[in-house]
Amino acid sequence: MCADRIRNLYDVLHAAYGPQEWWPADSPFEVIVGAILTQRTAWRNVERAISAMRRSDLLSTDAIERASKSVLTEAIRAAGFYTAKTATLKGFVRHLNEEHDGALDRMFDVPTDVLRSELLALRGIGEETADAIVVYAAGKLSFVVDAYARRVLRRLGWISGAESYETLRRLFLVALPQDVSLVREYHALLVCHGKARCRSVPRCTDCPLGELCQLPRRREEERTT
DNA sequence: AACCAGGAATGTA
DNA sequence: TACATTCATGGT
Repeated sequence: MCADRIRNLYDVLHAAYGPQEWWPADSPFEVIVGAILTQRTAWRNVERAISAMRRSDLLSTDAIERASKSVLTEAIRAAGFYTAKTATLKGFVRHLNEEHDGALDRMFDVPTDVLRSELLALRGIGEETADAIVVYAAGKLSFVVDAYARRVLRRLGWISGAESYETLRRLFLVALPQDVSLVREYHALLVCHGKARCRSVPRCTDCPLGELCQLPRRREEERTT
């Protein structure tokens, strides 16, 4: 895997889709809530859950700490896996209060790898969620490797798809300039591309990746010139 | 009406 | 390490 391809792919995606300006949230804490709620869940349903939380005034560390499990569970219901996600949210807030005086700024004020492993130690927060928090909430350098990233690279024929999360994370990190806004955009663009077009394998018409795209194109079917 | 969505934890071999 | 299961709602 050469690094130029990774960099070139960014340029192509950026040219095709433009800036995505992720993460869609009003505050770092809301990024964390969204990152937890979006685990194996369509973003549309996460928006509903966050709206319900906002309506019930549950979008703060204190409110989550105080709220009963059943109240919080009911608010985030639309996001699915609500029992587990309630425990994750409460667990995160408890950790933040006990270890960092309830201040995200203090929690984030450590080297990136320290923050990352601290997050990984929390129940309900795995690698992708930890990296989403590191990159989009803390503003530190890492890379969010999700299903879309793996899928896109596999379809380009650049990886087998069986690589570990860490392998792919390093792949992006070594290839790219150490620029947080770039890794933010890159992840967002991979999601955008995967969502907008190349989702299921045999249908890629007019792919923005152009010659890069290895997917079988559907034949010209009456392209009304 | 099956299938999937911006995963993670646990268990097994 | 690698794979299977479970958690669960809502859109296509």
